[in-house]
Amino acid sequence: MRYSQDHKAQTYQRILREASARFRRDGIAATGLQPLMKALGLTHGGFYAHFASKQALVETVLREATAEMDNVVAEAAANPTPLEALIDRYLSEGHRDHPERGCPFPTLAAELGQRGEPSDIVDEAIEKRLALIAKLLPGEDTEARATVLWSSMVGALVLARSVKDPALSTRILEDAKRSLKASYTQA
Amino acid sequence: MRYSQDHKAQTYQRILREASARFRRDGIAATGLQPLMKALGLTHGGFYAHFASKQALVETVLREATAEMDNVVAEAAANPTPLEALIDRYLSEGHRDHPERGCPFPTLAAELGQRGEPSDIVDEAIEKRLALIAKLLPGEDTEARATVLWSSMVGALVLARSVKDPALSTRILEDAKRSLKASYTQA
DNA sequence: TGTACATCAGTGAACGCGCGTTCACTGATGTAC
DNA sequence: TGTACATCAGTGAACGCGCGTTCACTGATGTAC
Repeated sequence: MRYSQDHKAQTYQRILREASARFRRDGIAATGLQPLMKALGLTHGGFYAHFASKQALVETVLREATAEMDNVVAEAAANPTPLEALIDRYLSEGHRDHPERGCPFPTLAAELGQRGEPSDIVDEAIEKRLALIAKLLPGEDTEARATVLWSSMVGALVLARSVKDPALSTRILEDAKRSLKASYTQA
Repeated sequence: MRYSQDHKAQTYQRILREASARFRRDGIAATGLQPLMKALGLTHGGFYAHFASKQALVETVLREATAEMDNVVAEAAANPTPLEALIDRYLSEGHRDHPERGCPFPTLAAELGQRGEPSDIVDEAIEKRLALIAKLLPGEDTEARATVLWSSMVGALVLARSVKDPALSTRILEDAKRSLKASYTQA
């Protein structure tokens, strides 16, 4: 049946949001289009009225999710102590416990590397992220220091999420927070 | 047909080695038992003479691969400058380009976190690894500093592997190496 | 030492299942007159 | 304003495929006598 005016655009956005959450929570390969559409109250065939393929969805999600996270970094920049704000947020228990709303790299980087993603989205997103963080850093050599700061946060989050014991997990986050703040917030 | 004396033990080891390489290179979900057995010149049905299930294989591989890597850390300890040796090796282009022979965490941690691995293997392996690295560190607070050092290396390797541009990838590794050596090798 | 039999690693067809994708279809809405 | 028709988002069965797992089987080796 035909639907009213902006119905299609709304459905498109709903698919995008749900897929974005599921990819980040469960991984790309583990996210089926059938369960995804069912969760939205739709049937799977209708998916192809919105995206050409699962791969097209992946690329759109990646672009959206990385842009979202760039906004988060930009928000931190508005803070009086931007680096503290960024580190606290990235390594928070909230971020650890809600990958579906968080940075796509700790969850998806390994999988994207393994599939040999054909597009350049990942490179562009990483370069942009590094440039944004570099701007927050005082002193010299900001690009290199941004690289180390961010990869440290990614690694700590990956490990904190892979561990079952909540105490160990929190310890990883707290150690990383303390150390990174000490290294990066004083020029 | 029945095979000679230690034939079964050899086949078991061949399956284990091949699976260990494939899990680390392609991920667990992306590794099929059928192609795995075929690569060894065997048929898939025979798999169950050696392992009760794919999950049992996963757990065995995880235990083996983490033990292997603990040996690598122990080797580094024998070096006159153990921390430099460890950092150089972990963040080498060889390690980046050969995940199948490398540390299982950068490749598998995210996927293991997503599946909610029922066993405690990951926790144990991470705790052991942190303890080994802590021993290499001079000064105080070695456990916390080991945590940050190792998670930084894991994150840098994950990002370096997910990036297509070789120059950017190498830059991530080199920046991390330089910074981590400066922070951790002088007490 | 020679023969009969038991063992069991490995074979390969088959199982049900969920995957991504295709496709003929439906039917409420928007448009044309 | 009322009627006839075109549109097209969404339906749901079907496609081929590879997955993990099962199972009746084969046949060279090891063991018993």
